[in-house]
Amino acid sequence: MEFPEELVRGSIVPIVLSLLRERPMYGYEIVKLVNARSNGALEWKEGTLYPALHRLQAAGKIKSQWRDAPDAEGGRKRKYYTITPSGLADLGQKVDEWSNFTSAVQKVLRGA
Amino acid sequence: MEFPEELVRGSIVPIVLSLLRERPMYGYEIVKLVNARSNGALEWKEGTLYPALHRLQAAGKIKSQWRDAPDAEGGRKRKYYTITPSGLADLGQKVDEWSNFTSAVQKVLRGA
DNA sequence: TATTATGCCTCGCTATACAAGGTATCGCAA
DNA sequence: TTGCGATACCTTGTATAGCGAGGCATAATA
Repeated sequence: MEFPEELVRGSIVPIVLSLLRERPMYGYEIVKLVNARSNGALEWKEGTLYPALHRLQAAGKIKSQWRDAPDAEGGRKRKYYTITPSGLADLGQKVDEWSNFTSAVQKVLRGA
Repeated sequence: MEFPEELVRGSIVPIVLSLLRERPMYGYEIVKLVNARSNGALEWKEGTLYPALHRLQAAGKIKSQWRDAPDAEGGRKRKYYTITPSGLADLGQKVDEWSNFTSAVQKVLRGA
């Protein structure tokens, strides 16, 4: 589907925080999961996600921990991210913001 | 309401094209109209809109024409913009894109 | 005459998506 | 054991665009 960068911008942070609310995840997993859940509509790139994770961590919204992959899966060490209380608060705010924003745009687009 | 810049990004062009489909408008009018129609939720700035109009014109999506303000209103000359056929085609595509995008984001946010 | 609103514009700062490139580890097949 | 693909992480450079801040001109109004 390949959406233009201007659209993608605002969605990265809310989506990451929302996923991490479900359970801890590592970067590579997030990329694959987003692509899967959107049925390929959102094609996230590693070069986008990794810096975003670092920014969120620097801002105290998430924290990380290196862990081995479970024996059943194998593979190299993974950096698991979990959401912090501050990140949770942010998530709520950003989801509201997202819905307020899209509805404001709809209003103008529909000529209300 | 003051939405963050990352959210605003993707919405400028679709909104401008959509408004110009209704009728020709000038920049200052568009700023005020967007603010009004969104009930102040979208607070567009001139420093955002004017360059965007110039980019759209350079891309052939809109064209401009200087006209006097009608006697009833007064004021200085205005630069009216009208949408071109290419801009109309773009508009349709971008509105679809917008709705596809927001629905894809919703899917991930809701954990579908 | 001074102020306010209208109406246009540009410069500089900043943030960030993404392409491109790199490193390391593991499982598996030739 | 060597090679390869998948997994998993990272950084650098480029391009773009919102917006604060400033500026200019014109018209109505106080």
